[in-house]
Amino acid sequence: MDEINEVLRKAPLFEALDEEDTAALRSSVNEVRLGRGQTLFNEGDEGDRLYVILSGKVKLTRTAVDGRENLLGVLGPSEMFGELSLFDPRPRTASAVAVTDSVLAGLGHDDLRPFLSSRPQVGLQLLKSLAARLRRTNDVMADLVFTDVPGRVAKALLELADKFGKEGDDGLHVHHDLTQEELAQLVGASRETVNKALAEFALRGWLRIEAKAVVLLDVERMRRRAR
Amino acid sequence: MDEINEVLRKAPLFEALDEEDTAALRSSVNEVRLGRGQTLFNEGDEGDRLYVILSGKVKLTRTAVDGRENLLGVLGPSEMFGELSLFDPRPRTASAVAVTDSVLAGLGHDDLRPFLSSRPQVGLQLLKSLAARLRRTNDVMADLVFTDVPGRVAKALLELADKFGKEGDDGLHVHHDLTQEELAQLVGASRETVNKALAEFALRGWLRIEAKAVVLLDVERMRRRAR
DNA sequence: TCAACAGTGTGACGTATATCGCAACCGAGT
DNA sequence: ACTCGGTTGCGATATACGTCACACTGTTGA
Repeated sequence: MDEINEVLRKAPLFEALDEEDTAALRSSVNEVRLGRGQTLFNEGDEGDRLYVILSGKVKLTRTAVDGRENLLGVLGPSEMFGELSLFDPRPRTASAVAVTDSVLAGLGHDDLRPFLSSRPQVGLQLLKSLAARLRRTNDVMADLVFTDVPGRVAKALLELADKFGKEGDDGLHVHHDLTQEELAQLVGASRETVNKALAEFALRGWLRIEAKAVVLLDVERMRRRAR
Repeated sequence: MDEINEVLRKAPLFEALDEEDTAALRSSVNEVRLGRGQTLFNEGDEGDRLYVILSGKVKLTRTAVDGRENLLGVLGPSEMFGELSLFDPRPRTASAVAVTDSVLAGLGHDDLRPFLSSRPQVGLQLLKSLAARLRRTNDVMADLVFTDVPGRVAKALLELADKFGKEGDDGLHVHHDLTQEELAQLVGASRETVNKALAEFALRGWLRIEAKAVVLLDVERMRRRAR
């Protein structure tokens, strides 16, 4: 239980809250458990709940009319998603699917309202996080236009490393839990080209490929390749 | 003067304000006049001011290391920009350049703070508008991955039509004031391909090309081509 | 133990689009 | 009236990447 408080407090959204507030929040939160591959909500669903990841990983995906998919991102513990429907009440524009077994805290507009009025920091924090997200999304967009697929793959891996990387004595282990297909959807390319890019990196000794993970061996060169 | 109040009040950000508030706002606002091609701020500049366009058009651009550019968007009267630095105090991540002679209202964090605390609606409106922007940006990103250049051009024209279009008896006049080069940067393609796409549309009789404008003759077909 | 299947690795081929090159046009000065 | 920089139009060529095809591996589970 305490760990849940811990993770919740680490979430940027709630870092302004004190002990007492967090306790109040806990009571209005509902916990959701998802198994790997299970979907929390689908594009087009109604829903105004915001979720904070307590443990596990969740991917946000969009599906084109012809069925092709596109990953908006992969989120880990203490990250949140679903806020958009909270302030702009429309159907969800992305689906949320667990990439690993996950536990989430969900809370609705009504649960959040008291905090928004009594703790202005919460609102500001929300604005700040949306602003940061918007910046990041604009970056990714620029990459789609200017950077080739290997470059985007490198960038994506480095970002995943920031989030999920664990330093080991043989390199930086990034257990992203994504298939190459998903990785491809994340960078907006075909599975095959991503595979070839990875193979090329491995050949050069910049990384080692493992099942749903990579070990970065030469972060510096990856970084240079990325831009 | 009254028209300025008018435009300000039309801005989503301030639509919750009454007569009195708007007057108060007016006093803390500073007016900026820009000539065509003049830049308001550059990527990397410090600055925490938000701008509302009173008249004219402004483009937001990003420049890659090699000098290539990318338009994030073109904004018209009553639209705002620059809010990101307001809540996430970092250097600007885009440059703002006037596409036509323009008049802007600028206000800083300090000018806005009183409204944020006394009128919770303003904060919510801001959240809502950021949420909407984020959605839109995600849409554009998906298009970059899934839609070919002619499709993206069609989409961009339809969007510009929504913003700047004027119904005439010979079609829907969209005076976007962009060169084909800028249009290309907006859709993330080369000037030449955009030119060819436009020529193709014109050949089919879907539109007529004019100087820094197009006249949409068959919106329905354009819409179909866009998706 | 084997079948079935999801995921991975890699080559051959086609194509959309960038890049290059140049000609025509147009509006704004001088 | 005439240049001249900024546009536009459009063909020729190069290439990165998607698509297709198939073989290989590992894992699950009957």
